[in-house]
Amino acid sequence: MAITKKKAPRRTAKKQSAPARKRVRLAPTDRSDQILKGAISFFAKHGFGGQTRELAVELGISKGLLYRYFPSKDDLIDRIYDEMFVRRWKPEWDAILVDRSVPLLARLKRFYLDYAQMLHDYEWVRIYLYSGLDGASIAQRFAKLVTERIYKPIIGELRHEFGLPGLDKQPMTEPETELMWALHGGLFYIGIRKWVYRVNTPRDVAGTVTRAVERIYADAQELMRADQIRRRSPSP
Amino acid sequence: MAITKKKAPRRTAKKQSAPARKRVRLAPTDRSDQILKGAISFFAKHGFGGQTRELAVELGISKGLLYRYFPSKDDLIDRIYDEMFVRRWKPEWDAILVDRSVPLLARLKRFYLDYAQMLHDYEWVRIYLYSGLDGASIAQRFAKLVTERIYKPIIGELRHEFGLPGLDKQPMTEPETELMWALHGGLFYIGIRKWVYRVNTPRDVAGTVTRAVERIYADAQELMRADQIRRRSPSP
DNA sequence: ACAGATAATGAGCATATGCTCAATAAAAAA
DNA sequence: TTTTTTATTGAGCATATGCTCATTATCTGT
Repeated sequence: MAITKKKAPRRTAKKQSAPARKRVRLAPTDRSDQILKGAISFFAKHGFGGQTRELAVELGISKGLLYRYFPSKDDLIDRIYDEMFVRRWKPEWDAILVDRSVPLLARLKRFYLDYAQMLHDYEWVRIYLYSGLDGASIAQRFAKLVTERIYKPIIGELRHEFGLPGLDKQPMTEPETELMWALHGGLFYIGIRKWVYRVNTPRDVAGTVTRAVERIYADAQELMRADQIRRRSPSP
Repeated sequence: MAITKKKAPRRTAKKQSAPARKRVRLAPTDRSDQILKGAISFFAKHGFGGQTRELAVELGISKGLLYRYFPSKDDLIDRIYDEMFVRRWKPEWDAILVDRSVPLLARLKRFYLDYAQMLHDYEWVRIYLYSGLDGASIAQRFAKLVTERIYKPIIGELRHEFGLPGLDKQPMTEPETELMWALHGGLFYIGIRKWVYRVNTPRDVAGTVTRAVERIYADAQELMRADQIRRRSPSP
């Protein structure tokens, strides 16, 4: 929040440098990785308004070194986005969801139990929120990615399960989309409770996720049954 | 994010003051209200890291005037919290939920259709998030308030509806609490989609809210039926 | 051991930012 | 109209903050 804190007057000293910490030399790749990890943890806590000076202190390095590996704060932040939203997407997810050798409900549980791991991740939850609030385009893109790569296949599979025409015949309806968003919102909120508002979260997260998935499965069934009936008897 | 922007060099001019805007004198109450409202809108957009200078410009007043009514930025922010989280709680909500002259499902719909109005409020959604991320204690208190004043009465009424012992006999169970959180999370996520990630939101919010309420009503029924059966046949 | 290459440091620059206060002008009182 | 009161202004202060660069120290190859 950058509130001015009344502090000791500006140091008028000449050159009373600190006890000169021992230098540690790392390979550029290692140092770069270390900075990136530290930055993720730091900005997750303080938001992107956190100061690079403090970050350097936390990392135990000089501010100059920070700028050797990341030309600017914005560059560093972009790398963080990439790390959080692009690299953390597991390619196998796409396959799990449409693997019809496994019953759909089991697939959904398997997928969401894995996907929901992100909710336990302080950094992921908070950075996702901060980036969205900052209007970072990548956060919006991630939200859209979820629609394309998760909602769409799942609704497709649910329709197949419950005997409705595929998405190629009939685009996703609003109630279908909203069913998925409600699930994701309910799940993401677990992370928000845990890492933002710090109110009590379920002891049994896996159970909660499982129940949530079972609910939308049942809700989808009901939604689609109704749709199936409507489809059989053309409207007046 | 306070990134350094390369700008024109520091003005070395003497006193080339601007065209001297016409002064408008307001009653202290009016001015204070005006500043508060403007600040809410401003900080909702930029986060609490936004500068008071810019806020003053947006309000069309001098920065000095800001500090006449709010001694510090932190004071201003505290007033915003009060305005958003304390004053916006409608006392009638408590009554609606337990008014047994109305069928429970109808009560729930009525309440949530009103409560969910906050989701359409750019300021409320974003400030609630920013304050939580900042670790403001009031945000945590609000989350707890929701548990006490919404979840508890609703679970109490649902138990009554489905023939289970009241909360005085048996505290809220985790699945019950989670059911409520899932509902609120799902609803709040509508606001997050709209005001944070800017992805498409339902055309028919009222319908979405109604459906979400119907779902938890049905889910609660199922949850509590199962509980009722377990209760009748004591465990081994 | 020595030299060359380069990772690391931190004083310092330029601007950003919360906040103060003496001066000013609009309204109210006389 | 004149005087008094007080809402309003904006230059300016002190510190905060992103970033640079000359200097220094560590590692590697010979």
